[in-house]
This record gives sequence, C-alpha cells and structure tokens, in this order.
Amino acid sequence: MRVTKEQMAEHRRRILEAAGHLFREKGFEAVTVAEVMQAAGLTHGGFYGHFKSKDDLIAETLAQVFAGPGSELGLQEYAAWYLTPGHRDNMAGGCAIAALGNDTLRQSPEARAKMTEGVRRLIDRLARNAPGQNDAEKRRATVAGYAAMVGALVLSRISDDPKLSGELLEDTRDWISSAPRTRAD
Amino acid sequence: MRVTKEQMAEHRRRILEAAGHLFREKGFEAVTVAEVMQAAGLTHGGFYGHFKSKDDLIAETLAQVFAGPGSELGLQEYAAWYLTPGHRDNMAGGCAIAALGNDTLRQSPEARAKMTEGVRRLIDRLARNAPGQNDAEKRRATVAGYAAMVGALVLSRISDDPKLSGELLEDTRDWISSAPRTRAD
DNA sequence: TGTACATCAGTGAACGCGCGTTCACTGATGTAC
DNA sequence: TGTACATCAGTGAACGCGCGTTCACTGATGTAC
Repeated sequence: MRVTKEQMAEHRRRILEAAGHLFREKGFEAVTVAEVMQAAGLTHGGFYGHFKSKDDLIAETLAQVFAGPGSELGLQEYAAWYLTPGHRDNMAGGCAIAALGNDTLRQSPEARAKMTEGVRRLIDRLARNAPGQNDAEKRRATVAGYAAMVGALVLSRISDDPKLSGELLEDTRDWISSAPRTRAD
Repeated sequence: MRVTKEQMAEHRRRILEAAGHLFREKGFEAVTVAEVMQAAGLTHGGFYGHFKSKDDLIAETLAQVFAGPGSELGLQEYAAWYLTPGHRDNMAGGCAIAALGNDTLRQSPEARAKMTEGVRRLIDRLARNAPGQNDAEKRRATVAGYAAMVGALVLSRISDDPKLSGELLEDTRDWISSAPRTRAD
C-alpha cells in the first residue's frame, strides 16, 4: 500500500541504516537484500522502489556512512577510542574502513572511490591535530598512525586469543601515543 | 579414471595451491569450488575425493599457507618488503593475513584459529630481530609495527588514487624504520 | 471542503541463475594368484 | 612375469537451495474538479 512521501523517505533512511550495520558486520556478499529489508521493517519486493540494485545499495550505503561532518578528534584521541575492546567487539557500529576495506576491492569502482574518499578525509582531518614539528611530520605520523589503528583492529578481531587480541590494541595505542620521533636518516 | 597415488597427492597439492592464490585474490566466498578445480587442471566432481567440503578446503588452505619455516627477516627488513607497490599489487601471492583477515571472521572457528596462529607466529618471529632496549620494547615495536604494515597495505589497496596509495606505503615504512622511541609515560 | 479517480509504495509469489554437493559411470591402477 | 579382477580417482550430468530480481496485485495517498 502506498505511503506518504515522508514515510517513504524514512523507509529509505532505515534501509540505509540497516544496510550500514549489516554490511559492516557480515560483509557485502553475505548480507541479502531480503535481510536488509527485514531489518528495516519492510518486505524484499519493495527494495527496487528505492535502489536500482544491490550494488547501488552498497554505493549509497558507503556514501551515507562517510557523509556528515566527521569527528574533530586529534590523532591520539582518535586512537584512544579506536583501539578499545568496545570498538573491536562492535563491528556493526565501528569503523567502516576496517570492517569493509578488503571487501570493497571486489565491488564496483564507485564503491571503491567512496572508500578512498573516506580514507582521505579522515587522514586529512586527523593530521590537523597530530604530534609533529611541522606539517610534513604531522602528516607522516597521521598516515602511519592511522594505518596502525586499522591493522591493529583487524588483527585483534582475527585473534581468538584474548591476550593476543588485547595486546594488539594496547601496544599499538601506546606506540601511537608515545612521543613523536624525528626522522632517522 | 584412476590415477597413481603420487598423482593424486600432486593433485591435492595443486588444488591447495590454486585455492591459496584464488582465495587471497578474491576472498573465500567469491571463489567457487569449480573455479579452484579448473585452476588445478581438474573437474569439479573430483573435489570431494580430496576434501570434505568447501569449508574444509578453506581450513586446509590456511594451514598450508602458514606451514613451513617462515622468513627470518627482522621487523624493518620485513617492512621493507611488505610495504612495496609490488606486494600491494600482488594480492594472490602476498600476505594472507592482510588479504583474508576480515573474511576469516565469517568462517569456521578452525579457520579463525589457523589465522590467529599465523599472526602469533609471525609476530614472535619478527620480535626476535626488532629495535628496542629490551624484550618488552622489542615486542611492543613489533606488535605495533606489524599492525601498521597490515593496515597500510589494506589502505593502500583500497585507495584508487596512486598518490595516496603510495604515501600510505612510504610513510608507514619510514615510521617503522625510524629510531625506536622510549615509552612516553 | 468533499468526491472520484489516478498514482504508486509496498506485498509476496515466482523466475532464473549460480553454486555446493551428489551420484552413476569410466577406465586406469593395484593386487591376488 | 603374466593374467583376471577388484578398487577407486576423476568425469560430467543432475539436484536442491538460496539469492537477486521481476511482476501482478493491493490499497492508501494525492490530486483534479
């Protein structure tokens, strides 16, 4: 049955929100269109009134995840939130880049472009408030520091041993938090 | 038609080798049993004479990838190989942890356990020859350094902009290579 | 404002395809004598 | 060593299931008068 324009917009928002969580939790391939629609409180047939295809949904979901102002946290504050058991255990609500990075390589060029933009924007923002004597040093610390966060989160999620998993988070956080180094060359 | 025992063992080896490359390149889900068998020069029906199921193949493939003596490179030497465009562009022959880490979370506990073992062994080995004043410092540098390698490789693969992609590799390599820091607390 | 009708968002059955898995068959291997 | 037969690795057709997508239909919305 037909619904109001406002309700239709709300449905679209709910579909994107459900997809955002489900994709991060299970990856693009393992999530079905019917599953997303059910999580949004709708039936699968209506999906194609909102999106052209599942690929379209993926691209739109990524666009939405990376939309918005983004945090203004500095590198070390971001790491202090990023490298926690809470974030590790919350794939559905956590960093989309860590959760879906490799998956995106096998998706459309549009999806990959959206991911790249997400990476670039985040690094640019973190670099504003990073340790370092000058912009080049700040940027280098941010690029490497963010890479370390993503890697540590992925590795700590892989690890079924809580000790190793925790060590990855803590050691990497300490590493990023320690005093900035000058170039060793 | 029946083949000799030696040929059958060789077939099994080829299946595992083909699976190792295909899984790293495309992920577990996107690779079909028929595709693996074709890459091994066989037909799909014979697969179940070698493995119980596709899940079984995944676990055996991971076991094989992490078998063997492993490299004796130190942390910085490993990073110098790891963080290169050649490695970035060679998913099929590169680090299985970076290529399949997140994918493994959605597989069997056996597969995840094999991945964890791979992570642990690699870190233990790299820590032997890492910068630092004592074992604790060496370990911390290794854990964070390896996390940074994995993250940088994943991010540089995501990035469709060659400049950003290269920056991720280079800045992270410089970061790992720079003089070890003492704890800042 | 009220009424009649066109529009169209959502429903759920159905379609088509691909994939994991099974199975009857083939023919070379391996073995018993 | 040679022969007859049992074994079984590999083949390719077929099965069953799940998923993306389509479509006829429903009934509430929105609009023209």
